[in-house]
Amino acid sequence: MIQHSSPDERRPANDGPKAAARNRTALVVAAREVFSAGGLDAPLSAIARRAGVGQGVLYRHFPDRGALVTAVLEENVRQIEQAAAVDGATLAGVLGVLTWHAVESAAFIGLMHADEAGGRSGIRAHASMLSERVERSLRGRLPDGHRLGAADDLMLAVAMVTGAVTGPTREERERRALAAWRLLGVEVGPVRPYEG
Amino acid sequence: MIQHSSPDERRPANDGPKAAARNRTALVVAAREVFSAGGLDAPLSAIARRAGVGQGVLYRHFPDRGALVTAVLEENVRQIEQAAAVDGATLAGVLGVLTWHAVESAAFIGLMHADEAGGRSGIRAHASMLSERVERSLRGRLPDGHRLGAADDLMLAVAMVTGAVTGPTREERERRALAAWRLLGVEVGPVRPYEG
Amino acid sequence: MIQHSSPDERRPANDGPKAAARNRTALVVAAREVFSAGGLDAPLSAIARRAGVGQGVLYRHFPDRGALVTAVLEENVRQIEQAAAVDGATLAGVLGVLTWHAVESAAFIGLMHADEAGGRSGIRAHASMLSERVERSLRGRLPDGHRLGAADDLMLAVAMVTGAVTGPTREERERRALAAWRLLGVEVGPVRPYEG
Amino acid sequence: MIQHSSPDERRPANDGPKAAARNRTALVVAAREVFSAGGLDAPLSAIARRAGVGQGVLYRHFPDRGALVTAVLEENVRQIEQAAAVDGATLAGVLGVLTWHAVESAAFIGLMHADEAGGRSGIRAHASMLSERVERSLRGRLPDGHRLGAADDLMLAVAMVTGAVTGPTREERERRALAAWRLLGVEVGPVRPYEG
DNA sequence: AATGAATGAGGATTCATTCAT
DNA sequence: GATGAATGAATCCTCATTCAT
Repeated sequence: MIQHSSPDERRPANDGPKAAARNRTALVVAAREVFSAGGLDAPLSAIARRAGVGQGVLYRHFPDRGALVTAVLEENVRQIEQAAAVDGATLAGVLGVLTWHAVESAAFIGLMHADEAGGRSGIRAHASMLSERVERSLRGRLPDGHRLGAADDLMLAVAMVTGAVTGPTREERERRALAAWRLLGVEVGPVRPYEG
Repeated sequence: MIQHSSPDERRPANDGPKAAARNRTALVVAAREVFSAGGLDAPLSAIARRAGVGQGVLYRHFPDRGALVTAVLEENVRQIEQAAAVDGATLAGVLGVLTWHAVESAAFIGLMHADEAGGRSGIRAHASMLSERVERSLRGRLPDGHRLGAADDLMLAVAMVTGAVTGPTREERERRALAAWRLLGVEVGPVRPYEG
Repeated sequence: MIQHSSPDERRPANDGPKAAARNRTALVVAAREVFSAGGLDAPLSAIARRAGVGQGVLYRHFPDRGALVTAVLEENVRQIEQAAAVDGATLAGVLGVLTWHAVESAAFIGLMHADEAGGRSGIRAHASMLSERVERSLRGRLPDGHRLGAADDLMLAVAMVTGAVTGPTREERERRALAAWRLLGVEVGPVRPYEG
Repeated sequence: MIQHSSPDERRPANDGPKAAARNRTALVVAAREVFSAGGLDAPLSAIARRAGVGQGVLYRHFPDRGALVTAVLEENVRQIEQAAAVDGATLAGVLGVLTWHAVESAAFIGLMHADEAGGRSGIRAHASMLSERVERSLRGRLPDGHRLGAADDLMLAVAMVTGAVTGPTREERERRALAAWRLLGVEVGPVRPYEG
């Protein structure tokens, strides 16, 4: 199972700086998968292993768990921002994208509930910023007189829906998310990622 | 081979069997507080310490984490059942009690989301039963034609509200819970424990 | 699973001194079974439980594990002594009884190997005495010129045979024991307990 | 929630990967000694301490107790195989090497009795394979008509001899082993390790 | 810049032993 | 004289984090 290096064993190629970016990406991808499967408390070593890099590399790129979580979420949040930036984007459309991420990513759901008890403080700080970016994106598409127009209702609704997104399969989670929006009387566009 | 403390070593008071019930209660109280502060994954040793008992006592009373969580929740669920059993109880009234527990107890919120990723399976099993008891209590007071009358809407709404109950202080959490029910257009009675 | 006494719960009858002897016997019986199933390192609590007595009773009767092991062996050794004491007893006959105990009782085998590494010192001391009693019984029936007549050969042969008695079923163990005696060229009588 | 040592705390030297092979060897050596002194149930932490490494290193190299036991025995078994592979090797010669290992190593004796009650199943599985390797080595040198020629007699004899190898000092153990072989009427070569 | 081994603290769990009742 | 709860030390095992190479 474990192989022990004889002293003369060659070490893996050092691909130089080019590898850095590649590794970073691999780590984020791996982290997304591992967080999804094992929750935000999954061992960091599992992420490094799945990314095919050493533990040191993980620490080089992400000094703590929070930084890694943030990086995973960055992509989610960016897609929401981009969906909101499109000409003629509607709240429903943006919520559809948001819902897609909620359904896909345990980490994203955690993001929407980062102030809850037990949250790691390192994560909380990062999460606040990301959460505000989501809020700005949504609010920019909020029509006058929308039922979520009042001060905090918008993000409260998001928290409610993401809070209800539980279930072992993505189908079940999507079903629950849509039912939740329906209960709130809020229209949601197609549940899909934003892809250009 | 295994030798424990030499017999003449000072050992703390042993209050005898009389302490059993007291200890059990202390453990549940401590667990409620610790789970609230640290989440359902908090170290069991912290609970034993806070209860002022040895680790062994905790294991004697609760063979695993799930049993302890269950015990903590049992009281919450029982109050909801009792509130629902009162003559003339209304859904709003029962929801008020439920909301009180959600606001007070991180564990209770966890209960409503026990199927989420990362949940320990031991807990999940217990949680399901408790969750069904809550559902039965609520459904028994659901008037015909209520907007949560459809099959899964009732517990979905509960999940949404409890999912939205975050925040560092109980005031903030209560504020959010009430706002969430309002968003759902569901009337809630006074947020209070059920006390006879 | 665990029942916690309310203060007014009645406690089990105290049968007075008569119970003492009964408890002692129950403990020895339980210990024999537990040691057989789980080895000489089995938890003492398991023995008390199986005997249907509290842990304290176990400690009252047997201050340490060694005392309990000794008590279990006492019966084995006594039977061997009695078998040897019978008029006209032969070495083969006594060895048959000894072999029966080896086949039945893990503890008895341990007895014959009590000086091995890892042995609990408390047990070792008691075991030596018992082991000598076995030796005396056998030697008393050793015919002149027997092939085990030399100083230490007798108990060495016993150690060899009992050392070879392994296997999950008593049939397998008996088979091996007899094969071992055969290899040693020593005649053995019927493998059976001594019962008066 | 889980926070380990603060970063500025002094930590012992980390000799880097170079130490891996050295550590593994040190662990096996330590395990041999500790198992010899304390039996196969000795605490793993004692082994790590004696090897001068952290507990984690032990687990990295050997995921469970069985793996460590196997590693310890591997060397013993290999020597026996090599002794048997030498041109012109005799059964007596190979038995001499086997006897040496029995005298030296409590673990090796355990190997020959791995099916006894209380054996950890993880160990049993490994032990079976190793035991078969020993049998093959011996059987390959078994002359026609040897008194241990019958099906199971060979390993039974080995079990008998190793079962008889008890005693606090290596001299005493060697004395008993030789006496046991003599009782069986089996010739044994010099009791020594196989060293090339 | 990457590797992955090492450290060791932390948390879970089990039992031997004591002792109030 | 019995009960069985309590204690807490010891062991197992896991990971976050550092660091030699």
